[in-house]
Amino acid sequence: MLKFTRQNLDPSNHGLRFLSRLQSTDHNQILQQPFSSPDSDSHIKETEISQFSETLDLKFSRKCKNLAQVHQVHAQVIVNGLIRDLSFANNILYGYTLHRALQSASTLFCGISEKNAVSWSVMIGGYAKADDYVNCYSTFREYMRSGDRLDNYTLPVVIRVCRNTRDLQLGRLLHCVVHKFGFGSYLFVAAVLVDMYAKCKAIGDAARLFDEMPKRDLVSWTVMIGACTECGNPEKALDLFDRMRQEGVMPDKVAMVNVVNASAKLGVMHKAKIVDNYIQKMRFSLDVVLGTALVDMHAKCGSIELAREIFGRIREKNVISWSTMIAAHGYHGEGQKALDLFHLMLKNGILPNNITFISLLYACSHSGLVEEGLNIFSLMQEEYGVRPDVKHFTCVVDLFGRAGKLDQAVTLIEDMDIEKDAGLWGALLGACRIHGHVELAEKVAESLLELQPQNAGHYVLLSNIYAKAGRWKEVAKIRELMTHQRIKKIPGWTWTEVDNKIHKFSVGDHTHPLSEEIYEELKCLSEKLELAGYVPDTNFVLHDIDEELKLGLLHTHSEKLAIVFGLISTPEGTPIRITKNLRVCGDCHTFTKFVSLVTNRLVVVRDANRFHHFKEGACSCRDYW
DNA sequence: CTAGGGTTAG
Repeated sequence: MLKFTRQNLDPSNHGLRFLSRLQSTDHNQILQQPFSSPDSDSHIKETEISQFSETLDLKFSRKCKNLAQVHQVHAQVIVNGLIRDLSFANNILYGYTLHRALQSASTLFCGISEKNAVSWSVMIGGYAKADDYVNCYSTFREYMRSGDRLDNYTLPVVIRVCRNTRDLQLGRLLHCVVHKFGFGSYLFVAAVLVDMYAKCKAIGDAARLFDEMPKRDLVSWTVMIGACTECGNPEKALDLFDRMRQEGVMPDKVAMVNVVNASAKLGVMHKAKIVDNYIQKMRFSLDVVLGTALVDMHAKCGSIELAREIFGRIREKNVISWSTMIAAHGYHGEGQKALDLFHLMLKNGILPNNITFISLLYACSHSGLVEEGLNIFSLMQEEYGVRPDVKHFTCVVDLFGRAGKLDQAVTLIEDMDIEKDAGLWGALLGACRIHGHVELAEKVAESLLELQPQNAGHYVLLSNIYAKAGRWKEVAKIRELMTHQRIKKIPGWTWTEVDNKIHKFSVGDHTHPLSEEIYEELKCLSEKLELAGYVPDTNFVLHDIDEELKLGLLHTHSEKLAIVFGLISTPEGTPIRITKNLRVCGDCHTFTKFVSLVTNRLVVVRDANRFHHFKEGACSCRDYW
């Protein structure tokens, strides 16, 4: 292992220029903190101190239950003249960082004249733990400058900070440092590097590093599984899990949480069941984190019943568990239940956070609970002091928009004093589509396309609004614009989960072996729809299919539902599903009405990763029609 | 004495 010296740390020589980027902090400003007076039950007896001095590896700082005790030990150690022993000083330093007492830690740290690697590592780790990244980086820089040998323990800490701050640039540079001076304890550094790359969305780098690893342990596998999920490839994540087990690595609970998340993102019910069975077979106990992940998985895979059942089994539910369950009810179209759950949560003494309110507002907007949603919006600010961010505003715009109160949505946006993003304008544009508001749509689309000129979905949405109003010239214009700017709409596709198998269809697809039957079934549905008074709206078929095919597709083509759903669904081509028991994924507000007319079975509509359940005659969205 | 992987929204 190379030793860091001033010379080889010269930035121009060794590509360590990043060090000069790091802000320096004045560590000479040492604030002397008086030791707080010990209260009786935090008092540590002198005999215990003398025991500490006999056994240095007692990790006595870990045993301090509160900060006062650390101060107490510190005082006693000074009194006994042991503070000059570096092990004691480091140990107390660690004690301070465990209790986030950075002021005391820093004072002690600066007073240590002969710091060793442990002192540096503990101090840097202390800042990292307390999310004080500026001081963390600047202390790390000091460490490298000090000429002390870089310690195996410190790099993972600093790389982890890069992960948390999503600082890919610095992360890469630290990777260079690692390469230059050796990995030290390889598995630790490699794992955190893979994780850092994944969280910074550099999945290529993460995968390369992972593939090149000469050996992998459980943590390496776990971060890579999480990395795949994070970067939108949950299928790969589940494959990796299988590979990991083939290689004889047994998962623990943390690994399982990652697998559950992958399965949640995949949204395939039979995978969810396999994962759930495995967890039961392995007898992993249900703690809050695993339990909450399972609740989320089952809900996102369409089974709110299983989600609810597991939620009930979580002993110590926290805000996240409650928020997860509230959100689940929201996207299953059970707005009132989401509200009830919220009140139950308050009764249980759990303090809601900003995400809880996003889930609630979402639930209200998707169940047409306008009044309730607005109440939540003000309650959130007045009672809980949560400042609404753009996502809260987006929910409220959606709330107004779906209910046809476009004026109020516009006023809300105009009065906002925070930055507006594409999601916000998108919500308003969606409302324009539902209510056929062309003029407003044009204005909104302008803002939206300025923010995301390459997003085909926005063009399609606007085009559909024109089509609905019969403004064919404008429709053609948009088509032209898209061709001109080489913006392509990814064709919509449909998949269904039948008997644990997934069948995927795209528009006009005849490749499925059961095509005949599928077409027959769709024809049947089509007739029922018409009997129920549904008039197919061919306007929406414009963008992917030629005019001449339009009617044919809607009436005779087996893809009928798939196509209709596909085109009216979220423009980006969010997966749309129709399963045997008619689990449908698409824009619920456009389909719910006729879907629930066709069947008296339960209907689940999935809209941008959320599900909405409906039963005939109990359509919670009927306010919109 | 110090180091890597865990739950909600987006």
